[in-house]
Amino acid sequence: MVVDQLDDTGIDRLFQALADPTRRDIVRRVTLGEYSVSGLAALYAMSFAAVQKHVAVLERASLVSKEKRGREQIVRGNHEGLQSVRRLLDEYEEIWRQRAARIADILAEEPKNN
Amino acid sequence: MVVDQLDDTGIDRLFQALADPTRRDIVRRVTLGEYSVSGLAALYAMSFAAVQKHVAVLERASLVSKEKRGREQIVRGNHEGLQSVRRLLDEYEEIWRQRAARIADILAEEPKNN
DNA sequence: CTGATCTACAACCATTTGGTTGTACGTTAT
DNA sequence: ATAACGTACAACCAAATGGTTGTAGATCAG
Repeated sequence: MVVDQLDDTGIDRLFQALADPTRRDIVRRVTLGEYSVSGLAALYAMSFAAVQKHVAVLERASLVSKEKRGREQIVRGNHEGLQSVRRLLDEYEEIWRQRAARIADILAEEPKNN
Repeated sequence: MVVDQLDDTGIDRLFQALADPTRRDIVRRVTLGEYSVSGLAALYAMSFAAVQKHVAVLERASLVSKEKRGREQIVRGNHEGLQSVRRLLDEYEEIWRQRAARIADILAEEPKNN
């Protein structure tokens, strides 16, 4: 997924990926340390396959990346993905800023007919 | 929903709510101007009920609020909700910062036995 | 009063999601 | 070589999601 110039589908995937507590926890973990998929699976009360699916969702969303090492698959955090989400949120904050500015303009407007 | 002190369910709702392009568009619109539910519904190629559901999802996530005015229900953006998401993202960025600091520490560590 | 408008909500449907178990295959260790 | 480990993937299931239509209650306009 291209993380700059995000299309709707990419944005959907990013937010969707973060809308699950297990996946958010995985993101935290793999940001601070290295984990294999089975290393991650050991942390949660669910099957290996379930964790594997969560990692796949995060990977499609560009929030983590996998790298094969021997028979293991090492999962690492992908900072670009997170930055994309952050930039998106910044855009929404910017819209609020515009709104505040617009309201200020209206209040500062020269009263003409009253 | 309490927007400070967010529990997992609240966070889930926030990200889930933002994981749909129609809902993201609604958030933008109602931030800049006032819209009734049917006013919003007129903007999209889907039924009134569908838009009503989208607004309900955003409301549960604390991203918008409704206010009854006559027979209309006015939808407005709720800045607190957005700020919650932003704070969450900031936490993840902070984790990355910690990671970077930790790596820097390791590199700066006094070599003792080589 | 009557009709049009706005909203709410239930019932239904197809698809997606988050989980399971089972099977197969490459890699490591004994 | 064989067993154990790590992964991938298919098939299945229940619940949630995103949409529909239909019905009903308020409110506003003529």
